[in-house]
Order: sequence, then C-alpha cells, then structure tokens
Amino acid sequence: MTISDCNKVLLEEEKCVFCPTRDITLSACIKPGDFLRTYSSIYYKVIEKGSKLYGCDEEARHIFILHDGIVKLKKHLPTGEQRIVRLLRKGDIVGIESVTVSCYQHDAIAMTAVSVCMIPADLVFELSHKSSELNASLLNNWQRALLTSDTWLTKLSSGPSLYRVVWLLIWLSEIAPDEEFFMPGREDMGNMLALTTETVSRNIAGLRRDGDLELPGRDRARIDIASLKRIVKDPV
Amino acid sequence: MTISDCNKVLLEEEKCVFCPTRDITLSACIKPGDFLRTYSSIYYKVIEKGSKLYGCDEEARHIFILHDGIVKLKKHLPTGEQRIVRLLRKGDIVGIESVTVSCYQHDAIAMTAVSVCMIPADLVFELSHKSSELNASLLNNWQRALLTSDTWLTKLSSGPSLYRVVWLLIWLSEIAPDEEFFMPGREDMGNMLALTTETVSRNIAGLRRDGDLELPGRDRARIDIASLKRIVKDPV
DNA sequence: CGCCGTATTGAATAGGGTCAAGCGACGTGG
DNA sequence: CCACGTCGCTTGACCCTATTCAATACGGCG
Repeated sequence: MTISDCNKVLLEEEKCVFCPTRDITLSACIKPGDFLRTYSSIYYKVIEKGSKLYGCDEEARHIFILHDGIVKLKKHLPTGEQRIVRLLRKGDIVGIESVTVSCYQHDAIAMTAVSVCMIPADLVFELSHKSSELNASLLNNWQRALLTSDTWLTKLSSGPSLYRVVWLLIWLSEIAPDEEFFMPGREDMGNMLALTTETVSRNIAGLRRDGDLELPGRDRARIDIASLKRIVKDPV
Repeated sequence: MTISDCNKVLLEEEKCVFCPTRDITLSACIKPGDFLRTYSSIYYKVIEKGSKLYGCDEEARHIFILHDGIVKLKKHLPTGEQRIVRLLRKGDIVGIESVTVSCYQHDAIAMTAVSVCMIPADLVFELSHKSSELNASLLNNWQRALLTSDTWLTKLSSGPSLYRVVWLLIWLSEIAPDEEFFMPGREDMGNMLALTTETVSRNIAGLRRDGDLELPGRDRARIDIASLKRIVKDPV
C-alpha cells in the first residue's frame, strides 16, 4: 500500500484498519469501537526530508507514529553546539513526551522523507486509561527509548573515535541487516558521536580502505558486520 | 521517623501509611484496599554503601523505590570499560525495567547508604492495570529517566572536560541547592563523564583554586552555583 | 560551465590520555 | 601510641588522538 493509497483511505471511517502500520503496536491497540470518536482527530502526514515535526519547547499536543523514514531528535546546548540524542525509525513513537509533559523536549527533524500518523496526546492519554494493552505498549516504547539512550551513552559517546563510528554503523545497519542502509551526513554523525565532521570522515575513509564499508550512494552504506564487530570486540 | 521505626511498622498491616516515602509518587498510589494483598510481598530494606541492588542480566523481579541515598546504574562495554549511565536519588525508581522486560539492564550499586522499598514487579504490573494514577506515575518516572539521559548525553558526555565536570557538579547540587551535597569519587565521576580520574581531578583542583568549589569532607562538596553556571554559559 | 554545499585530505596544535611518582587519610597491628 | 600498608586523590612529564584551520575535490543543479 502506497502513501497515496493511505491518504485515500483516510477519508473512510475504517482508515486505521487499512493503515500501513496496522502492525505497529500503538495503532494496533486502537480498537474498532474507537474509530468513530477518533475519526476526526487522527491525521496521516507525509513530511519531506529536512523539515521539522516539532521544535523544542513547543506546546506538545500530538504523538507521531513513525511509519517510514528516519527522524532525529536534537538538543541545543547553551554554548551553541547541538547534539543528536536519538534516532527514531519505523514503529517508534516521536514526541511521546506529549503524554506526560506540556512541551516537547527536542527538535524533531526528518532525516529522510517521513510518513507519520499524528494522534492527539490527550486522546492517547484518555485511551490509555481504558486499554491496558495500549498502556503496556506505551511503557514498552519508553523502555526501548531508555535502552537506546543507554546504548548511545555507552557505545556512541565514549571510547576512541573509530569505535564510536563503528558502533554507529552497526546500529544503523540493524534497520536493514545484510543490506544497504541509510547513513546520515558527516555533520549529523558527528553530532551523534560528539566528534567533528573531519574525524568522522577520516574514520570512514579508513574503513573504506580496509574494505569494511562501501558507500553505494550518497546517504547509503553497506558494511561487513562481522569485521566491524571484531573491531569493537563485540562477540558474535 | 527513623529506619528502625519503619522496620517496626513493617510488621503492621498499615505499614505503607507510615512509610517514610508516603509522599513518593508510586507508594502513594497503592491504596489502603491493596494493603492486605501486598502485605506479604513488599519489603523495606537498607543497603550498605558499595553493595549491589541487582546485577545486569539478572532476572528482574522487583522494583526498588529509593527512599534515601544515591544509586548508580552501571553498564559494561565489551572492551572492558564501564560507564555510569544514570544516578538515582530520593523518589526515583530503581529497576523500573522489571515491569516490561525480564532482565535488569544495569548493575545497580549503592553509592551511599541506601534505603529502599522493594516491590515485586508483577504486583506493580497488576496494579497498574487497575490504577490509572499508578500508571501515570510510572509513565512520569520513565519520562524523567529519559530527560536525565538526554541531559547526560548533551551536557555530561560532550564538550571540554571542564564543562562536563561543572555540569556534573551543578546536577549533583540540585539534590541540595545552596548546601553541601554528595560528590562521588573521581573514578566514578570519570565513568559518568567519559573522562579519566586524572582529568577529573585536575579540573576539580582548578575549580578549588578559583574558589568556585569547596570540599568540606570526603564525598562532600559545596559550590558557587552562579559562578559555575557562568563557566558553562548557562543563563540565570 | 560555473556555483554551492558537502566531503575529503593535509598540517599544525591543543587537550586529554597514559604512565609514574608523591601525598594524605584511614585502619590495622605491633 | 606510633609504624606501616592500603587506597584514593593529586601532580608532573610525555605522548597521542582528535580538533582546528585551511585547501582541495566531488557532485548536483541552475
């Protein structure tokens, strides 16, 4: 089902049944009985590469279920620098904090073309009281986000620059193992790893020389996972 | 109410009413009606400085509500290094992941003497289906943990070493603003900031020379917040 | 073709790591 | 009560890695 197909079914009452993310936890928890009530307030949206889903400190009214594409969550430091604190991919919830706090905590920016399902936060909040499945789903999402944060703290923010770059490549490749996957620009990678663009670039050049990394196109990469894991001494 | 008093009331049916953390969100959500059922399974525990609440990959059966003291969450890297990914303090929930996953994700170690209330995870899970307040409380806790993680990623894991040390001191002082507060050993601080003990030590020495930091005792510090915030260019 | 933004490469530098020695507090045992 | 050993903190000197600054190359697009 393509995006335009989905936009079409948006006009129907059964939109969620045919939604391409029917399999994604949260939407799956919205029961047929809820359709009529939610009909008017849930939107399917396509966001072009580079544009913002929301900004830091904006009033947090919606959560976004990510159907496709990659979204980065960015934070600004008082010193002017910025840091990317998380990447979100298919099935992740963007702006989940809107359920508990009144302002978004990051800038959320589409790194690729992105399609999302936009659900009012108070609707989620309300439904979560009634559906323990939805609740469990929210808790799980939060749990996953924390796990990711821990990984970023341990693997992507400490140790030698080569290790960090390698861990990031491994992490990115998990979206599409054994295949070509999305690789952000050097500056973004630097902002994830707390390194400069030059350092990232140099490490990438090294990996290419050693044959552990191929760049089939701008934004695209393919890696020799086993070899990379050996570099960071990750068993298996 | 002292710890021994609390241990005494543990023997009574009304224990939670007199619990020193009655004001802490989660316990407050356990209603009188639940007392009889929970009676046998909730323990009040005092843990001495340096000992473990649980280890990574252990089966996760309990959450711990932190009444007093500081707990560090540690992760080991395949390379042998370790990193402290979070500090928990009064009112925080330790091992909250036990509600959603089967194994703990960190080593949880008491940095000071610690007192906790130990609640079986399945009990929390069960109660969360019935109490939307408890649920909201869980969601809030998770939200807070993520916020903390973001702070650690942005402020404690990037930028010059002096900035990191200063941010950590500011963060630690928030427990007891304007007063003396707990400061961990240099090695632990290094593991939080992704720096070596020597670098941390040097920066601390510098701050003391400039009169921005006093160390009234081992583990204790007092800072000139305004001055430190000026260093990291944090407004106000 | 020439322009712009991004990536790469190079050379010089600075900041943090590493290694090693010295110091001070504390606890133990003589 | 003091000598001794331990452990954690500090300090110094040197080295190495990542940053900085600058030049160049690449690729898409008007």
